[in-house]
Amino acid sequence: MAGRTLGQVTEASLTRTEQKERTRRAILDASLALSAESTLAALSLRAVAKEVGVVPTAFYRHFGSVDEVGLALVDESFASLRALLRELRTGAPGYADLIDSSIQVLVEHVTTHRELFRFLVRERVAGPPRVRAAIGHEIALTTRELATDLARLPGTEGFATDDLRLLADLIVSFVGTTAERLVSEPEAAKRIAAGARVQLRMLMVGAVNWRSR
Amino acid sequence: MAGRTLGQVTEASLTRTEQKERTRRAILDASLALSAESTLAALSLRAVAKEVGVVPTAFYRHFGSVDEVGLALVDESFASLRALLRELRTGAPGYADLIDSSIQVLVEHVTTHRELFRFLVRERVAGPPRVRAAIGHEIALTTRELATDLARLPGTEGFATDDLRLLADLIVSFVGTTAERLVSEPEAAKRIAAGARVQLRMLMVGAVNWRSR
DNA sequence: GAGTTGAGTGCACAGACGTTCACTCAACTT
DNA sequence: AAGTTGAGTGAACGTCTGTGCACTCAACTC
Repeated sequence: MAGRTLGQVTEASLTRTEQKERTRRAILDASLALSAESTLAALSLRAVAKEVGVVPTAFYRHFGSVDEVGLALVDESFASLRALLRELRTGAPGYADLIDSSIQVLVEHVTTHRELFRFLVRERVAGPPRVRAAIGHEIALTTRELATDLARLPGTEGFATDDLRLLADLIVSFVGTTAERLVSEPEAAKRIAAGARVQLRMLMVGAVNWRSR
Repeated sequence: MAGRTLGQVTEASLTRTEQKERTRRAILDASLALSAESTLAALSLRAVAKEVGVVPTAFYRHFGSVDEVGLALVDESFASLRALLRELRTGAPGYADLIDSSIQVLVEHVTTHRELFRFLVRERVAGPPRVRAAIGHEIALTTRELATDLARLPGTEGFATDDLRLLADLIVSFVGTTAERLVSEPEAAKRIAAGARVQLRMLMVGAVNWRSR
């Protein structure tokens, strides 16, 4: 009630933790947006602060360095990615159109979280060591999960566990490449999706004919 | 003959153009080495100059900006890559062990040009726009070349040109992913190569069974 | 041998950078 | 009502950045 002095620029009279969380979010969003101009490594703390509308030193109340912002963004990205996988797993295990629906879900997710995916694709290979490691670790986990999923699918009976891991790895890599493409030319999403459907089919044909040749 | 005063630090009495080329090389090498610490975008002209052992302004005698160094490095990288492809094409077109020899040639090239490949892998997604575009263009060219190569291979008779392009694309992506891995953990080259051989085989099994299903 | 050229120098600049520190003052606790 | 807490402030620091400009002096041309 004593509020309304608009001492803080963002709205009036918020609880302390609400306001803190709001600034934290603003830092994450600003970092995501600004790093798209080049790289997280080339992103300056001061530029983030300016974008957020806060003095540079205020940054330290939320993160110890730009790298830490990167790690937080990785967590957010993979929360979104796990949601994608859950959606795919629970989605009706229809016959062969699992491929089509998988690609469709992928396209949708990349489209709605374009900035996060762009961030992941970029920082996976170009990020600061800790960020790179975090992304690599999450991808490794996802690959393992996919391998156990694949084991439950018909057509993989004759697979040794090693080969199952390699197949999962191949699929994850392919999905990564496709996401990469969707991110870099969003206007071509239709064409990319069409190509990806064919390619994933080629790949799966190889998989089911693998042990049986 | 009037030389030997060692006016320039690097050796004595070189022709003007020799000396210039030598400095240019040093700039390229230093940029490649230093950019590995993070990114080309985060590389400073002054750091390069210091590494080369030259005053910052001397840089401008050779390149207009760090981006231009990047473009020159892209040219060099793809010169090396085309050499790889030529080696593969002329290499005895043995039956199925074309896969094994391809992977072997890939491993060798990535190993001997690790820094260049690391640069390509990184800047392809994280580089300055012009550098990214240059790399993307070269990869597109390579994919087209591979598609025409594939057309000459037995087993691709029933392929529509579209599908041939998609297959080539799939293979190029796979090779890229493999190169990426070789670059990031060189000590695991043996394991990576073994996995890649199996994966490429899976992929090709899918290809030959593609139209015939 | 005299004159031109151009790679590399050295200084100077204005601006951006990360980090420090003592501070304010509104939201909280008691 | 009085006291504590902590997100955000603002000035200051030393260092690094890209770039401009006038320069040297060895390799070149004629």
